[in-house]
Amino acid sequence: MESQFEGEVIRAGPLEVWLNEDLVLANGRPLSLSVREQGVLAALASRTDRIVSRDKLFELVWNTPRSPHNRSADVYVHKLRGKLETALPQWRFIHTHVGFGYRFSAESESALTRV
Amino acid sequence: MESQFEGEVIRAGPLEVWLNEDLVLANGRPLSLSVREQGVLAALASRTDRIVSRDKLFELVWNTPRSPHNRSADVYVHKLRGKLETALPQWRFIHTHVGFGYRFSAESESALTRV
DNA sequence: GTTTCTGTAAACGAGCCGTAAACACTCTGT
DNA sequence: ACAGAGTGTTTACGGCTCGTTTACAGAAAC
Repeated sequence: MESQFEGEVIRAGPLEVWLNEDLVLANGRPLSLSVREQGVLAALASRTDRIVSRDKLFELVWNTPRSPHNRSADVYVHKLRGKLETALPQWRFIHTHVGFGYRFSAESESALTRV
Repeated sequence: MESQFEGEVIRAGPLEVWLNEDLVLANGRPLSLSVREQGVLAALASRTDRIVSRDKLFELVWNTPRSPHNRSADVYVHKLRGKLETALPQWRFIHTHVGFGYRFSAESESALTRV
């Protein structure tokens, strides 16, 4: 099953998410993501700057309602953060909104923007 | 201006894949590939930097749908890797994306480009 | 403080993938 | 025809990755 949006690419700083190629590039280099990692990243990135609840995120990736105490999405957010941190140490992409969910936004952490 | 089909040559590092000549050159020297090996390499190389699923790869080379547990494409990827490794030890061309398929990209393995 | 939420690590199966090997088939040369 | 080499295909085994669940500690909310 293919996306209806052929060739759609989400660019966020040095990150490119190719939605229908199952490919993610960091500074032009492909990231090695698993199926689930790719799914979670695509779900969040395709809703850039919006808060996605756990329930919504789970439905988008697993295509089934999230059961009450399922933490799988959190686990994959954690795995993704690790790989993105390794590839792009000066950037943060997945932000937590306590009580609400996660938000995808590319934010750099250069010394110039530090307090 | 290059045609998309006739006489197309794909260059990837020190490798040249002549799509309609059934010829592959490594540092200018011809590689000795079988018909199937050539087919798999051409299918992957003509989609450089994109992930090709097993199903798609099989259809491109065998011109018939892949049956559920057919691993032939994997076997030829393995054979190709062997010959490419012998000819160009410092390069990697065929990359595995677990759960997705294979991707053709020339990547050198010098100490300077280590991840 | 207490309670709820989130980060993180670990463990367990299940399934994927690399690899070798066996087998049949087609050539080629003798 | 025969033997041998090269090729295409299938299959099996084992290692390793991945998906999922669970537990616990730390952080945040109240």
